[in-house]
Amino acid sequence: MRDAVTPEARAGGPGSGRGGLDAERIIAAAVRFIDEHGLRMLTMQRLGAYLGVEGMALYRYVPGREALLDGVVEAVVDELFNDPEVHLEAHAGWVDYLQRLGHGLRRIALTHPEVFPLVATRPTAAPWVRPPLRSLRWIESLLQVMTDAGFSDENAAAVYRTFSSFLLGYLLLEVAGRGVETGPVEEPDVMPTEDLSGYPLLQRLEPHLSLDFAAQDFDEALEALLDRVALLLPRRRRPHRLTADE
Amino acid sequence: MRDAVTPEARAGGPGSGRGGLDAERIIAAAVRFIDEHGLRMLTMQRLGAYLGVEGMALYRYVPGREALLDGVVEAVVDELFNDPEVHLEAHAGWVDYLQRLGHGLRRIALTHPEVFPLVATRPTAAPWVRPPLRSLRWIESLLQVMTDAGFSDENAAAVYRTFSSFLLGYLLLEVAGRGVETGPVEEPDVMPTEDLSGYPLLQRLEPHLSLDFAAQDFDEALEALLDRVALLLPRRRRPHRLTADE
DNA sequence: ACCTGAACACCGTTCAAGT
DNA sequence: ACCTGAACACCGTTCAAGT
Repeated sequence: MRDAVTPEARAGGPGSGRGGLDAERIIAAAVRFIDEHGLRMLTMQRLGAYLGVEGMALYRYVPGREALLDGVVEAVVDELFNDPEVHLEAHAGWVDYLQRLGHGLRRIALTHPEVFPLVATRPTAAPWVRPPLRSLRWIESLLQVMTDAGFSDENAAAVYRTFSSFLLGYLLLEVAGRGVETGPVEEPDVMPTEDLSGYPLLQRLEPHLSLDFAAQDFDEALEALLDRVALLLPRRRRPHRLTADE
Repeated sequence: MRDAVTPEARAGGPGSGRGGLDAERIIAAAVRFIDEHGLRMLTMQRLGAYLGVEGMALYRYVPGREALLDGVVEAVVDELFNDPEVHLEAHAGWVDYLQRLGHGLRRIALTHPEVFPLVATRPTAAPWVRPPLRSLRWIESLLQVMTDAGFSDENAAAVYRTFSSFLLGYLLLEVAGRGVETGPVEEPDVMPTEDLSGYPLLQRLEPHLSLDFAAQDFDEALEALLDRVALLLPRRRRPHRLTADE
C-alpha cells in the first residue's frame, strides 16, 4: 500500500522527516526507538517527543500502545521479505530453504535484539501461528516448500512446529545473552559477579558457558534438526545439498 | 529459613492467613494472583487488596515491583526441588536425569502458564545463566551429572546450552498456545478466525498445526536431543536407559 | 486537518502520620 | 511495629479547544 511519501524535507530530528505523521512512520520510529533505548523506555509521550510531537498526537494514527507494539512486531518480521539472502522462490531444495529462513530470522533477532522478545512473546493472531515465524505468508511458503519436497501434510506441519520452537528458544537465548532485558525491567544493576563458592563446577566451567559459541551452536543445532527432518522423507529423496544450480 | 508461622487464623480472603505479611507470603500470593488473573493484572495495589492490605504496605517487605517479579520467578523455579518426580540424587544415568529434569520444567510451565513467560524472559543473574533452568543449584547439578557421566567440560557446558534452548523454545510455545498472553497485553480480542483465503496450505494443514501434539512432540524432540548428546560421549559408555535399579 | 492542553483513571513509590 | 493517607511523578487515553 505504497502511498506517496509526503514532503519529508526538514531533516533534523530522529523522527527523520517531521513533515507528516502516519502509522507506518510512527511504527518505524518505534522500532528505531526500541533499538536505541530499549523496550522499557518506549512510552507514548517519549515516542511522540522522538517524532517532534506530543504523545497524544499519535492516537490519530495508531489505536493505542498495544496496537503500536503489534505493528512493531509485524514491521520487524516483514524485514524478511527484503532480505536478499532469503528468497522465497529461489531456493535449492528444502534444506537450503530452511537454512536461509533460519539465518534470516537470526539476522532479524541480532539486528533488533531489543525487539525480538516482543516477536517471541506477543500473542499471535491464531493459536497455530508460532513465533518467531509469525507471518502467514511465510508459514504458507514453508508448508508449500515442504509438501512440494515430498513431505506429508502431517510432517510438513510437524516441521513447522519443530522449526519454530528451535528458532524461538535459540534466538531468545542468544539475544538475552547480549545484554538485553527481555522483560520490562530496570537497569540490570549488574550483580557483582555472583558468589560461586559452593558451586565448583560452575566455577570451573564458567568460561565454557559464556555465549559466543552462539553462531557455531546455531549452525550445528540447525544442521542436526535438518538431519532429523530428512528422516521423515518417505523415499530415497535426499536433499541436494547447497548445489547452487536450482 | 522456616520461621514460626504467626497466627494465620482469621481465614477468609485469598491471602490465606491475614495475620502477618512477610516477603515469602507476598511472593506466594503474587504467584497465585498471576495464576488466577494473569501477569498483566498484577499491580501493587491489586496484590495488596488480594492480601487484605493497601498496596503501599508491601513496600515494607519487598523492595519494589521488579524485585517482586524476581521473587516470583525464583519461587516457581524452586518448585523443582519439591517435585517428587525429580530427584537430584536418585537418577539412573544422565539420560534419566535429563528426562526427569525436562519433564519437571514442563510441569512447572503447565502449572503456571501465566508465570512461565516471566521465567523465560526475565534477565538472569549472570549472562551464562540461561532460562528456564535458572537456578545455580540445578545448573551445578546438571554439570555434575554430565561430567560424572564422562562428558568433557566443553561438552557438559554445550549440553546445558542446548538443553536450555530446547526447553525454552518448546515450553514457551506450548504455554503460549494455551491461551496465555505472554506479554503485557490486553484481552486477546479473539481475531474472528483470520481470513485464510490466499493461503491454501494453511487452510488444508490447519488441523495439523493446532497444538495438542504437544506432549508427544516434547518427548520425541527430547529423545532426539538426548540421542544427539549421546554421540558426544567418548567411548562405548551408552547410558543404561531407565532401568529403575540404582 | 492536525496538533495540544487539560483532564481522568491508574500506575509505582515515598514518607509523614496514625494506631 | 505495622499499616495508611496524602502526595509525587509518571503512565495511557479521551476530547474539547486551538491553529
